[in-house]
Amino acid sequence: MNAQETHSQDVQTVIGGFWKTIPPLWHYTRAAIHRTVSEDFGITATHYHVLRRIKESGPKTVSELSECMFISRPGISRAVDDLANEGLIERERDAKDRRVVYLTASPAGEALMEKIYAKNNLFMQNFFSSLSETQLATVREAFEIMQNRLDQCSSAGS
Amino acid sequence: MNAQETHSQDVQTVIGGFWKTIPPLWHYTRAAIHRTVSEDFGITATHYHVLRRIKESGPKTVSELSECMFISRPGISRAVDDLANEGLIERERDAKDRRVVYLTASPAGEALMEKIYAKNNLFMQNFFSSLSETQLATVREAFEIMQNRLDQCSSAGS
DNA sequence: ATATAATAGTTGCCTATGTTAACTAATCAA
DNA sequence: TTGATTAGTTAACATAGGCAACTATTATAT
Repeated sequence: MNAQETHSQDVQTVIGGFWKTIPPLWHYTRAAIHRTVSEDFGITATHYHVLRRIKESGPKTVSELSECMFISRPGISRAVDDLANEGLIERERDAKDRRVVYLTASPAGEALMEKIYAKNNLFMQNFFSSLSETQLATVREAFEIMQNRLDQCSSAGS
Repeated sequence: MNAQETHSQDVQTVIGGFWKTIPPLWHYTRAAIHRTVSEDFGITATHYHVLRRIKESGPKTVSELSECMFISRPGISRAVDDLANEGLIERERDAKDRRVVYLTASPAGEALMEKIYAKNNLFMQNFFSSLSETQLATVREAFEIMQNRLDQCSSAGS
């Protein structure tokens, strides 16, 4: 088997692993967030994601969020609207390009995130903390690799 | 910093990576399946997942699927019912425990999966094939680690 | 300069997806 | 035999998220 065949073989293996891992992992964690976040804080999992993004990477627009989260603009727009109505984020129009609206977490939003962190991290910690140092390193690297690949996809629009 | 602190630090890093990677990755790939599968083959992404599981790991029950996919039994039950109505899977009652129903892919289901593979793999290949051998190995290992962790979760019922 | 196209965001409408609670049927345990 | 469990289904409901169509603003082309 030459190098190219090996590579293509490995790609197939990874794809198989993807299907067995990612969807269940997603459903598993999503259900957990839903319980934690929805019951105790009255916002949905999507709201949580959006708020998290905004809090972590500073002022964002609906379009930017849509791109990096791979959720349609209307989907983000709605979530953002709800969050703004709850007073968890603030909107501010760009002075130069008045189509653009920048989103930042309000003090209330920041505070809420802290509280959710505290609760939700327990669950995530429970999942990851049984892994060894080596395993954690592998997982962390894999996340970085896939993140970079995703960034390419969103910037390429494909 | 002692070993325990390091470990707990690394867990936090991985959790951060998780949020930045998994939800977008999920939405990205899910949208792609949805386009591919729904448009051309008339089944939904959930149907595809269920059918895929059944085809890959042999006869399954609704409960088993529910456990390993982390989707509620009613959710699976519906998808299974649709697939059976489409003639894509076959149901067979256990002779000894007549509550249990085993699910297998029908010839039509197998054939459909082959077709979907061919189309959908193009998309997944496009995503993963730009990675180097080393990166693929890392991702594959990470998938295995998380899969094992998930298996513990489903068997523990937590 | 003005008509046309593109972009940011929003809204209406629709389907997919999944959840909990309540139910049937079969089996197990006391 | 009676009560508790388990497999699967059904019903009712929530909501997430997509596409298409709209407004407002900016960019481009003629």
